[in-house]
This record gives sequence, structure tokens and C-alpha cells, in this order.
Amino acid sequence: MKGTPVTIKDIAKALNISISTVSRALRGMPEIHESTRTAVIKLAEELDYQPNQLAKNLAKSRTKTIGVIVPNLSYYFFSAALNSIEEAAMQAGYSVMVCQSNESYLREVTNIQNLLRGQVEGFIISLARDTNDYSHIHKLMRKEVPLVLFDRYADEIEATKVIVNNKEAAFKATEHLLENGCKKIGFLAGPPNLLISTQRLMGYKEALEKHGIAFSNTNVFHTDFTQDNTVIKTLEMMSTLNPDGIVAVSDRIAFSAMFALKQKGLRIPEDVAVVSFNNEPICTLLSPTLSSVSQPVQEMGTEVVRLLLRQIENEHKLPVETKILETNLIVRESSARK
Amino acid sequence: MKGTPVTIKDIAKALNISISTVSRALRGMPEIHESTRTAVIKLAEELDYQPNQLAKNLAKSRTKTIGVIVPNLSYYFFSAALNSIEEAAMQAGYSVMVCQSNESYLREVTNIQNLLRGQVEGFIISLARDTNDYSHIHKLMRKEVPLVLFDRYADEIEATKVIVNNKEAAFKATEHLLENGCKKIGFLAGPPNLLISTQRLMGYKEALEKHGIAFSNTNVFHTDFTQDNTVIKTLEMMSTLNPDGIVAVSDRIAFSAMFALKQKGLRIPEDVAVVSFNNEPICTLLSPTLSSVSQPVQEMGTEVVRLLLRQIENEHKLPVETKILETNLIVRESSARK
DNA sequence: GTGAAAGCGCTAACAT
DNA sequence: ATGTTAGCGCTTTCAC
Repeated sequence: MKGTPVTIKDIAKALNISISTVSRALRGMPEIHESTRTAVIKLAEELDYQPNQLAKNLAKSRTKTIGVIVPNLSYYFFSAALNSIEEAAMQAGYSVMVCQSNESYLREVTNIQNLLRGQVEGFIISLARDTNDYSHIHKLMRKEVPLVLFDRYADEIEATKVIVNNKEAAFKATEHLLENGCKKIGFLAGPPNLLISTQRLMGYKEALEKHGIAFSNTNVFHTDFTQDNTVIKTLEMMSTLNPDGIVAVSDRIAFSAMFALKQKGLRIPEDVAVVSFNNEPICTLLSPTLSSVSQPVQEMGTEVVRLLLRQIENEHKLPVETKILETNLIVRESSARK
Repeated sequence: MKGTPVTIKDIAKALNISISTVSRALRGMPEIHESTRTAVIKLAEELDYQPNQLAKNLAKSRTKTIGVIVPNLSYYFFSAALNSIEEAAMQAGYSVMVCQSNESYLREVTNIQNLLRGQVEGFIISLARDTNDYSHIHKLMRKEVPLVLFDRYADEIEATKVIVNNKEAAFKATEHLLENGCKKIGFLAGPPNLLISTQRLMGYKEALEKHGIAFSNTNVFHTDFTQDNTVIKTLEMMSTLNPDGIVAVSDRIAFSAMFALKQKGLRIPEDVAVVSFNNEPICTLLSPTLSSVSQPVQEMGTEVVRLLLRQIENEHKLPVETKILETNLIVRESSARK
């Protein structure tokens, strides 16, 4: 389609020098004479020479590309993280190939395969909701492909990861509700296999116990993250538990829960206080505005890239590392009962 | 990092045949003898042979990769579109490299440069909010790089595009408000240079005129898509126009507007009816639920990929094409005054 | 400081 | 049906 892709060969011919000299000049190698270098660079610009990355990559057997797989970019958390990942990667001269697993295990597996044959040098992965089997990840690790997990990980996977202190965050959130006078707090969880969900559940449990309230599994309702299912689970919770407070494992879940509460004619926070996770920008626009635990998305992105590039650019296998970042509870109207 | 990348050479040597035979066998060329083919494939699997895409690409000078640049993946519209783009591309054996311009002109330009050197074979672009200058796009077109614009385009760019009938959609939305008894309808627009915004404005204008209401520029307020700015503009609109209906150019803008209205103690839709564009899933969870124009995102994604691949896979330059898809107004509580 | 030549892993004529 | 030979565009020894 293009007109005439200019190559170093063309430049060499035009200047009557060898292609290796051109190559060296273009890459700024010190041994090249000043005059030839300037001549080469000048001509290259005139001809609008674009190095063929493919050839470069093949010659150096490097692609300078990393693969990113996230559940869904329509979640604010992931698109924000991707933003920061892209930025950090670009700064380091890497490109990013992103795939969405769409919360599907199968798609996660095919994504990995595709990216692998696309010759990415490493992976940044946040596991899909439906991923219970980790053989695809383990296979990656056996091949010693550089890998960093973030946010959605699994204990069975001994890989480097960047996560937040989910338990502590949920503890803070739950305690906040307790301190605001809630006595019966329900927990809207995600799928039972999702670690971030169960960890947050642990924090919830600990907060209750610290405040002398017995934890009961019947107060925990597992959603699959979809709107409809969450509404159903919330209504179930209303009829069986009738809580005066809800900790939701994500903002999206809280949105649906608040919708269900309003449908039932319940006031937030007077009848039911709500707090959740992710601090999506829209939290400030809801009525009532939604209290939420904010995660250091930007820092997570930067950190994830840093840890991945360390692996990629190191000769030998690096020890597994777990970076835990801190969260921050943002209190808004949905939980302000005092 | 990996142990030993197996190549066709290794397979050839082990089987005592030539590498071209291996290559042909692996690619299922018909002229290869059944027995040798099976032997090759068997050994390839045993050795877990992975073709080096880089070498393949260089040899065929094709990357089978397309570049996608969108303003921001945290907008539902774009992440949904990306989903469908990814899917369609994958089906056709292509990979996708995505970049977010973050609504910034500069980032859009660097994104194009990066993707270009990443050797993408074509571009799918939705312009950034801040893009007023189109020289980077024109440069692409001069190089005859396959390109399809979608959603956010510009009249000055004579490229193939996939869009919706924005004017008509806005006409429907505005007329809907009029039919619901609104007399003073304000328009919350995006930046004046954004075509989708001005087109929707046209539809708004036509609907007013059809119903015998004079259009006035003072009823149009331009936002920059940020929450804060939109709240400010809405408040301005309230004090200068005091409308009984608002057409917002996107759901995100409507969210902020509704927030501002509620702050002012106004009821939706009784005092002010609201309708917007994009039909984000969260529209059904707001109170009141938000009436919105839904766009055929999925179809747009498929179509965009189809048009791009046609360009990529065609020898000669194809004529510019504009595909206009239809929208659908979804009426919900925010505009139901009757 | 520059050039010649080999090679990255694969495909694609052109032979046989 | 299979092998031989050139590349693809670049990097990188190894000479000079």
C-alpha cells in the first residue's frame, strides 16, 4: 500500500557508503565520523526514513512489546490502570498489546496464546472472574516468560504481583460503618474464587469481630458482577437479613445495590449505609454520593511495569516479589449517618 | 529468558529433510507427502515448536496487526467498541494494538508514531477532544496507510468512516422531550470542534424549529467533558435559561448535569427532563433511570474492522466510504413526564 | 572510521 | 514431493 519504504540500503547507496555505516550512524555509535553521521541523518530525514522494526526485532530477537490482559476495560479501575501502564511502558520504549478476557477463562487462554505468538516479551495479567484453573499461567511460568499479576491474582500462582491490602481496606470500610452506628452489615461479594473478594470478606469479618459482632456466612451474598444478578442478591439480602449497612466489593456492585435499595423505598444512608471499592469518578455524582475505597491505580500501573521490565531486562530469573500498596477510604454521603 | 526456541531448522535437521519441506508441511501445503507431514507435525508438537512470528512477518513483510486509537477506554462506548473490534480482528487473524489518546492531541500524534514503527498495517481512530489540527491524519493518508475513523471524525478528513446519524438521533431525542411537554430545552454540548457534538446540536435545532420554537445559541452550553466543568455549565444554564428539559451530548455529561440539578433541588423529570447519548449500562441504575440514545457499538466495531481489512488486503487504493448506522432512543424515567 | 559478510527464522521462487 | 537458493531489513562480528 505504501509508496516506497526507504531502507538503510537506499541511504547507503545514495551516499555511496556501506549499509553497516548507515546503521551505525543512525544508532549514534561513537566510532562514526561526524561528517558521515550528519550526512546520513540528514538524508534519512529528507527521505523520511522509518526503520523497519520487524527487521530490527528479528536481528536482535527482541520485540519491545508487553502483553496486558485484563478482565474488562469498561471497569474504571482497569482502564485507569492501563493508562498508567501504557504511559510507563512508552517511557521505557516498550509497546503494549492489550486484550480483554471479558471475565472468561477461555478467552484469557486464547489471549495468552495470541500474544505469545505476537512475540510479547512479558505479561501483565489480572485474572478473569471465571478463571479457576491456573495451568495456563503455570505453563507461562515454566517457560520462564516474564510475568506480573496485579489486582486479581491467586495464591496458587507464585508470581510477582502488585496488589493492595484488600483485607485491611475492607476492615477500614466495615469499621467505618460500625462507627456510624450500623449493627447489621451485609457483605456483597464477588464470585467465591476471586481472591480480592474473599480477602475483602476477611477484613469485613475481622472488623465485625473486633466490635463484638458475630460473623455469619448467611450475611454474605455472592454476585457474579452483573447488574441483574447483583440486584437479585441485594433483594435477597434485604429479605433475609434486612441490613442497616452494606459493604460491596466493588462500586459497580454498589451501584446495583443502591438501585435495589431505592426500589424498595429504603433511604441511603439513613436506612442502609453503603460503602464499596474502587472509587470510580461517578461515585461523586450519585445521589447519595458513594463512599468508596480508592486504590492507587496509577502507582499500581507504574509498579507493575517496573517489575515486569526488571524481569525482562535481567539475564537470570529474579525472585518472586509481592508489592502491596495502600488504599484510602473516601467517606461520602452513602455512609454518613452521623 | 526462554530455554531453547525450537526453529524449523531444528526440526529439519532431526528429520533429515530440508527446512522448506518443514515450512511447507507446517503450513499445510498440499504438495507435501502425507507421511512427511505427519512426521513433521508430530515432532513439532513434541518439541513444542512455536513459529517465530517476527521472522514470518519479515519474510512476508506483513504484521497482521492493526492499531486502534481511542480517546479514553473508561468511556463505555469505546471499551465496548474495542471489544467488538478485538473480536472481529481476532477472527480474521489479526492482532490489535490499542492506545488511548486521553483526549490529547499530542498523545494522539505520538500514539500514531509509535504504532507506525510497531508496523501496524492500518489504523482505526476516533479523534481526541483536543484534536483541531489534522495534519497527522493527512500525513497518514498521504502515505496511503489504511485508515478508518469511527464516531469522532472530522469533515476535513476524507477517509473511510463508520458513524451514526448524529443529527437524526438528536432530533429524535429533542422531539421526544418536546412531545413530553418540554418548552425550554437546553443543550449541553461538548467542545465546539467536535463534530459529533455539533451534529447533535443540529438535530436539536431542527427539532425545535419543526415544533415552532426558535433556536438560540444562548441555550447551548459547551462542556469539556470533565465532571467539574459540566456541573458549572449546568448551573449556568439553570440560572440563565432555567430549562424544563436538557439534551446532553453524552451520558457522562448527563450524569454531571443530573447531579447539578439535584443539588439545586430540582426534580427529574418533573422540573427538568433529561435525555442523552450512549446508553451506558449504568443508565438503568440511576435514579431516575436515564433516557439515552443507544448506538450500535458492536456493529460499529465489526464494520470498522471489515472496512479496514478491505483496505489492507486490497492491492490498490479503495474509494473512501462512509457507513452510517442507525441509533435507537431508549426512553426511561428521566424524560417520562406523561 | 568503514566495509564485507554472516545471520536472525522464515517464505518463496526456481529447480529437480 | 522435496531441496536449493535468495531474500525480508537490520545488527553484528571480524577485518582492514
